[in-house]
Amino acid sequence: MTRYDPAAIEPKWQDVWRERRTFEVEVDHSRPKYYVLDMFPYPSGRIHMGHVRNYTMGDVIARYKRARGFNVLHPMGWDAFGMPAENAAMQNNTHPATWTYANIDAMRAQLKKLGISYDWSRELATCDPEYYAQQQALFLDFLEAGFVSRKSSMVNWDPVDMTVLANEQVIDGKGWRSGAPVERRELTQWFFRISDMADELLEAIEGLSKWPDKVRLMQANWIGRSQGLQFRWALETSGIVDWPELEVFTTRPDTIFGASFCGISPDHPLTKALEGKVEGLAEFCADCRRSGTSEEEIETAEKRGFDTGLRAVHPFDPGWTVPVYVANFILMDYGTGAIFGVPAHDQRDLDFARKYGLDVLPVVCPGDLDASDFKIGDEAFVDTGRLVNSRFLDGMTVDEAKAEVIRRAEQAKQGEGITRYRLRDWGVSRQRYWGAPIPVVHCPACGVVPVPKEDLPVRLPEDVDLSIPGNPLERHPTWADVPCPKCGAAARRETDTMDTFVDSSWYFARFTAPKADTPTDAEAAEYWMNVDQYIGGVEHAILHLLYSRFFARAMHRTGHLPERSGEPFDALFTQGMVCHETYRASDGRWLSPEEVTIADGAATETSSGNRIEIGPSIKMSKSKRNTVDPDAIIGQYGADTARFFMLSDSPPERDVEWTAAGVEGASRFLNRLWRMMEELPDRSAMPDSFGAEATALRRATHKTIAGVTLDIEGFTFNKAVARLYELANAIARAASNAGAAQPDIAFARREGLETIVRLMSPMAPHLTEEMWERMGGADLLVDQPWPEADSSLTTDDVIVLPVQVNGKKRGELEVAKDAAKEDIEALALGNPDVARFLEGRPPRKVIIVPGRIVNVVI
RNA sequence: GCCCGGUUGGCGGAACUGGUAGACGCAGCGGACUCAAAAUCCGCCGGCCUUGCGGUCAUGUCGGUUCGAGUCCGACACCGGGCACCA
Repeated sequence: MTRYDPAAIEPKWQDVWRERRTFEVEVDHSRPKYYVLDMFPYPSGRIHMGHVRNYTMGDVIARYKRARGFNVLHPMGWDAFGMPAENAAMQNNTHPATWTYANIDAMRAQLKKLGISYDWSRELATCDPEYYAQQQALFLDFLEAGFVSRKSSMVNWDPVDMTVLANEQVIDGKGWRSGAPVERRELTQWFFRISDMADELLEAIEGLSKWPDKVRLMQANWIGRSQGLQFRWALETSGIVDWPELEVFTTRPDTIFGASFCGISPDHPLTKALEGKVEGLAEFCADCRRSGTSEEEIETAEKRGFDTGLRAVHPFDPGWTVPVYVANFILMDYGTGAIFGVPAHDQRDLDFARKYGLDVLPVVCPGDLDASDFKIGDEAFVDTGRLVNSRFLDGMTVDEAKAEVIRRAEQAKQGEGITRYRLRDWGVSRQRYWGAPIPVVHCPACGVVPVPKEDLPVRLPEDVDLSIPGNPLERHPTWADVPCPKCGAAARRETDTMDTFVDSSWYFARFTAPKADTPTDAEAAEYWMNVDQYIGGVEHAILHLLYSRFFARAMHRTGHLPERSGEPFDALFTQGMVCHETYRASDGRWLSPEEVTIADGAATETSSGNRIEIGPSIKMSKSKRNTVDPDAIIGQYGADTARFFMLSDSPPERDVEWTAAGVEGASRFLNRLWRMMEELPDRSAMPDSFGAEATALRRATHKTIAGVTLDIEGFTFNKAVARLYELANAIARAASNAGAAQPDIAFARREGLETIVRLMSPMAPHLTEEMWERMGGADLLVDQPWPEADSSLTTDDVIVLPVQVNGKKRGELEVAKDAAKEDIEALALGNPDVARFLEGRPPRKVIIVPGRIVNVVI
């Protein structure tokens, strides 16, 4: 008897695969390609079980497709720029690069222990000048092609630290370090003009048939196309400012006669013009700007307004004017930053009107109600109905009224019906050190001048001081001082770096030729693109995926990618998070699961014996210390157990709770397979005939092949695992029977176990490779083709049909697979379990769904 | 606040297109093996009523459609993800 010893066999096979370069791939036109991409990680320090889950799923697909004969590209790299490196540098007095590369080394070693089938020769890190040089080249091409613009936008400003803050660094409206209330401040920044592509990005969602519906829906809503009317209202300004009209956008032009106020954003140009001239307005606006820039913060803030004293003239009645308010809930980024409020038919407008005592006039009435009976209480009426109180619109439907108002506004040259998008341009400027420098120079004479491509990369300086807040590039004594590339005069480098989303928006393309001296290589991109299967967390459903879709288009138009569908990722799978409960000591310290002992539902700190609080199970994160490091699991059980457990039990798209008990179960199963191998009779020739028991086992085996294959294709790995357990149980039952030594049963048992080994190869590659070798399999298992199910063994001749009486199951029938309906009905009515309820009367109705069910209605 | 998900035994979950609710695993209970323990193997395992056969309730809550609803429709509750500078 031998022992299953993962500590010995896992490194053994990893070495074999590495020496043979099993997973290193090249362009090979003789074979179909398949590109599997796992979202690359941010090198935060250590791998956690969430990564293990993501990368195990990717590996199952990669190894499966390889067995199916594809030339599989499965690369891995590092999303290595970002804020945490700067924070760590500040805290530990190291350099962001030192910290980042140390983390990459640690995490690479962990990933290698897992035996994922990556082509490590293609590894890349986005902070490597080799990578960001090509990104800067892309930026210059985008700039030339008109995909880049420069404009002003709002940032979070910490007035004490005098620095821009990320939304994450704003806690309850205050700067995370200084504690000072954050303000919105306007800054001129670089943008990618993604909104120009809004329409095609929206239209193309339709074609993403292998993406989850929820992601497609979220993207469509994010882009947010709406039809509306943009039109001009004349202003009565009483001479305060010279501002003759206000441009307003609405998606509900039909409600025009229900308007009771106009609202403008605190950041609207008119507001700025009025600030010094209307008593109290400057204070009100300053108050509104004392808030972060996030939409969540703005939308959940208390709705407040300020009456400017101006009045806007109703476009269809010169004698009708409404007050103009500055309101804190109106976003300057959407529409024109100005609206007209219709309290009866918009909840936010209604709340606002009640607060400031404005009219509430219903102009759309539910179809089944008389207009005079229709009153608005606390809830706005947002459904469709019939127009009332609306002069020439009375009696129209909402759609008719919308069309009519747009028609009249256009005829009077007061406005036009237009399409608007919620999607805003992508601001890529960051006032930070650890990112790719934006390769332009600001010249006092020539303006913005691109850095010539031959001067790339624009490298980050290494001698920087990160101990004080603010952008170290701006402070650096010499780095920014350069001659203008055009005129040679003294000029200054752009000190903004790029959003890290830029880095991750094209890495999939770079992987196809990671060492090319241009961003991509035409032949490699032509062969490898698109990504056939992309796998990662659902938290990236909108931003990262949308930006990548934009990049794929922009890269095609600048000659860096073949056209294909215009989309980078043909199929997408979004997996759920790995969660763990949290532990907190009475002094507020977070404790890691390793420091805690749980007994009878109570937790104590192992070192002190003190009672501690068990918190809710949430996504594993470094800050709450509820992570489980795979090294401990791998050390105790082996990588295959960790992998197999991550695939068991939970549907991949759902969040999972990490439990040690589950790992035990997975480990037990792998050990059990090993023992089954030890007890297996010697290999023998296929017998001439099979008895009933051997045939039943062979049927189970071939049904498992068919089922597991479908489960892998459909990303239902948990079901595949359950099927493998069932087949193992069937083999064990056959083995324990008296006739187990009979040649037909012995053959079926061996066939069954060999099948398990082959089907499990993508999930537990080391154990199965070792078993394959010991069972006398040819060559390496990793090079074997995927097993095929024998279709004569996957269908049954006799099936069990449940019989219901009035929809409740009362019995079962055994019938031939293709039995006629009349025969089934006769059998059903004759069944004693049914006759019991019939009591001799004929049934009212018998419903027979072939192959599924019989329902007798009495 | 807005957009998107989820909710099934003690636990993770299964149930193909509306057709046997609880596959498979974990935990638990009982037994075998053992001096003993571990490991392993066998059996039981949603609630209630019933000695049993069986009956009945049950898929977050309330209502609806249907011969039949975990699955479809309408309301609601709770939990989670995203909201453009976390990645």
